[in-house]
Amino acid sequence: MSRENKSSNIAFRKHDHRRCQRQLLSAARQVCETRKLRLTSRRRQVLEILLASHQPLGAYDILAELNRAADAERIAPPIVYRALEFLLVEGLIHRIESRNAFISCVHPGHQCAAQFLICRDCEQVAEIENGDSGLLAQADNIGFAVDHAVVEITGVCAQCQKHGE
Amino acid sequence: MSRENKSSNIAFRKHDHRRCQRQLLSAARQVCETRKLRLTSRRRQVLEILLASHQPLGAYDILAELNRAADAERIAPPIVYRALEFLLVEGLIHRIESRNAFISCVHPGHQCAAQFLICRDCEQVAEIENGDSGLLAQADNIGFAVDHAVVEITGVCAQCQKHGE
DNA sequence: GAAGTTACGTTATAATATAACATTATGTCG
DNA sequence: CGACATAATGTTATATTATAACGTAACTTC
Ligand SMILES: [Zn+2]
Ligand SMILES: [Zn+2]
Ligand SMILES: [Zn+2]
Ligand SMILES: [Zn+2]
Repeated sequence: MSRENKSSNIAFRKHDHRRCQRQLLSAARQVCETRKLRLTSRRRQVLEILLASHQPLGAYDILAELNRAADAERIAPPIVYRALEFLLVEGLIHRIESRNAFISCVHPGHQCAAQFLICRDCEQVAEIENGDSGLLAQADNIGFAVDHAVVEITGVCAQCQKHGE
Repeated sequence: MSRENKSSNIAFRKHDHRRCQRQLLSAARQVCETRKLRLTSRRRQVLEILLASHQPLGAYDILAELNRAADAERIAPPIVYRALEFLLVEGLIHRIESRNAFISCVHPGHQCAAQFLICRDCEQVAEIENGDSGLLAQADNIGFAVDHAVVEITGVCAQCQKHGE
């Protein structure tokens, strides 16, 4: 618990992202197959756009990306929002409430209570595995039945602190 | 820590809200006086609208309330957003990111790392005093300099669980 | 292959938020 | 006081984010 968590800060570490991408997409396929869900080409396309980086993207950024890819067609917002909704529900992506943005999950299928460290300098976002518990315990203590926890911590990552500012 | 916190769930408990309101407004005045800031009538007006309940309100709800109060004038969004900005910066209110809404702080001037329990049934929001620490400790552990923490837990409050559902 | 269901496409519009600039109020200092 | 600087408010227009409503296409099941 006090040791640095491997999966905790992938976005802040160098890694073979090409491989990372492939693995996450593959995991997503797996999840959908297991759950008898359709990872249609639109959904996959949106997921792939998010998988291209570990940074959060706004729905309209994704939309722009889709329209860049599409040749003539003019894709409209609902298409993006519907794909995002699907991916969210299945836990393949997360929504960053404090940014109105979406980011791919780094361990799809875990049904994780995701928590985020958001660097306001480099804009990178690290997804950390449910660390606390004291929090949910406290909710429980007053008889509150937890549904979903939004935990988003903004600040400056180690790297950006080094680079002056 | 395992005992129910008095200030933790004021929104979920019966209390003399008239008095609560007066006290919070008075505390806000105090804070502004101490900091040599102007709690102008617009700012006070917006704060009072939020103090009327312990529920979160959207900026446009507040705007509507202002326009209801105002007789002829047609108040526009920037006025509300500017007052909200002031109140946020001074910690007199909080923003609920997952709702795009604003709520009055129950202990103004504390510079608190507020955390919220949001009932999706009755829509009440309880502000709980910084309980965890494990969370921020974990951030610290990987050299992340925390600025601001958003913690919003959605679920069903004890009362709403009792009332069936 | 007809019927039911799920996903996609399209149009319009709702809801939330800010940019840019004009005006008014407040404070400061000679 | 009166000129200036500053802070707050007011105004107009527009940007950004998100959804409603309805039609079409694709897949599934029998
Ligand atoms: Zn990667
Ligand atoms: Zn950074
Ligand atoms: Zn009260
Ligand atoms: Zn409730």
